[in-house]
Amino acid sequence: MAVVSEVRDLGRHVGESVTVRGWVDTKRSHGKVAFLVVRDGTGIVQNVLVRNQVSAEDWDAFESLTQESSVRVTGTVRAEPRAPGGYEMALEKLDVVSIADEYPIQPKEHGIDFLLDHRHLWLRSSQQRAILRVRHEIEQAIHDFFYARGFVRIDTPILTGAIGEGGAGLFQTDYFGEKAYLAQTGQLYVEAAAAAFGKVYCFGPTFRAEKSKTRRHLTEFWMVEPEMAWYDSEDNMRLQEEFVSYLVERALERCRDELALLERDTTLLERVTPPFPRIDYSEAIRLIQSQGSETQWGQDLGGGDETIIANAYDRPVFVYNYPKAAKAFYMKENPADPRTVLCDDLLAPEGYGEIIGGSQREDDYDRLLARIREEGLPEDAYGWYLDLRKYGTFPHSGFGLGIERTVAWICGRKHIREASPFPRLLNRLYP
RNA sequence: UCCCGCGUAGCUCAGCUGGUAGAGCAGACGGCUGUUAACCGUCGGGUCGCAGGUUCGAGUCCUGCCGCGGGAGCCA
Repeated sequence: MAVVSEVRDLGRHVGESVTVRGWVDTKRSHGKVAFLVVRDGTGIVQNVLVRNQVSAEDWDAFESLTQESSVRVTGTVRAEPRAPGGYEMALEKLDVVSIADEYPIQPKEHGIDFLLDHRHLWLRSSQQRAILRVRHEIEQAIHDFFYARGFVRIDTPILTGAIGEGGAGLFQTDYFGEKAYLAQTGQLYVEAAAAAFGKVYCFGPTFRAEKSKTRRHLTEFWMVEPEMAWYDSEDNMRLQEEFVSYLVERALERCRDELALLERDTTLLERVTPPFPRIDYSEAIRLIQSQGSETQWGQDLGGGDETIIANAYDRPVFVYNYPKAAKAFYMKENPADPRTVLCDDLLAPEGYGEIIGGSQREDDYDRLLARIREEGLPEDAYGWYLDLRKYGTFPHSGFGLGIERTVAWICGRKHIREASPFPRLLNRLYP
């Protein structure tokens, strides 16, 4: 009885007869010799069938195979430089588990609409697998980073009341007759938890009901949001640059093959080391205006503005201390310039835009209440959040990093939809 | 929501100033002993997104609608 092996371990079985289970990637026949390439999720392996060396049943079974049919193949492993991966199997037994219907995705170019309609099958393609493996590695790296620094992970609610970053963009649902909303952020909850544990983070899906149609937006995306007691805005930015550098380093170390398959220029990623350049908002305005931007002091930066700034540097760049009016209500007023708040956006290179938004939080009860009223937010819903400023208020800061934007940047993909296994886009809820 | 572009075979596309539908891939069949998205030959495959209009005649021109893509706004 042949030993069962995964494709990635075949090098340890040279000379042995092994069984691999997987799906038909491609097949090629030459009359008396044929090649069957099987994919098992850990790699692909070429099986060689020579007509007068396999049974008639196995030869017929080979001929019946279609792309993506599921099979068990048994054969002797040998080193073969002509084979993908360096090893191939001399087929001894072909066990067909299921013949696949005509497979819609071919090894050729397809349109994005077609591919997204077939996302459940598109996941099997090599580039899509590479992107999702990078995502997996980055998610693991996030947990490792915070675990090593003593952060406690706090799982924040997805069903919430009328509370979030600000008025618009909430998905509404029914909660036993009461209006409920899908969470836009876990931040307000991790602020509460920071007073319990000091350093905490949440990691999970967030929802924005904005009808955005750009390469940087999804209606459902994942975010990691650390929150640190006693950190000021400076401490916050230092943590962010260490964090992002660590994520990039992990991808470079452990996803070499995936980044190569995606043809990512990794020299651009190797430069991502601390410290990151920092410019304050007013400098940023001067920079973009000198490059022809129409944006005036007081307005938030547009996508084109962000690209101008990012292109001026060879690694991610912080833009800090934006005008109050352009930012969320919970950000702390800058004592040195009350027109602005203590916050930062981290812009990724190569036009990938904002991957982090962070700030020191307003810890003064009266100023926070005034800001909630100015924004016209439902005061009742924020009662518990205001409580945090009544019972031992404390300086604290935090940030949110978008997973899909980060993965798209590290993988060098133009659109973030490929960084999500099943992306939720405007008008696209299936599959 | 606004601006721009696209919609032709299962897929990717071509189709000129309007004249009656094409290719490659995929599929079926046949050939081939080392392929790498193999190759060669044969065959089947169409409500040209939908509705209306102009015209002797519309895939082609016009209007509306639907779908998709790119961008803006908003943000991560």
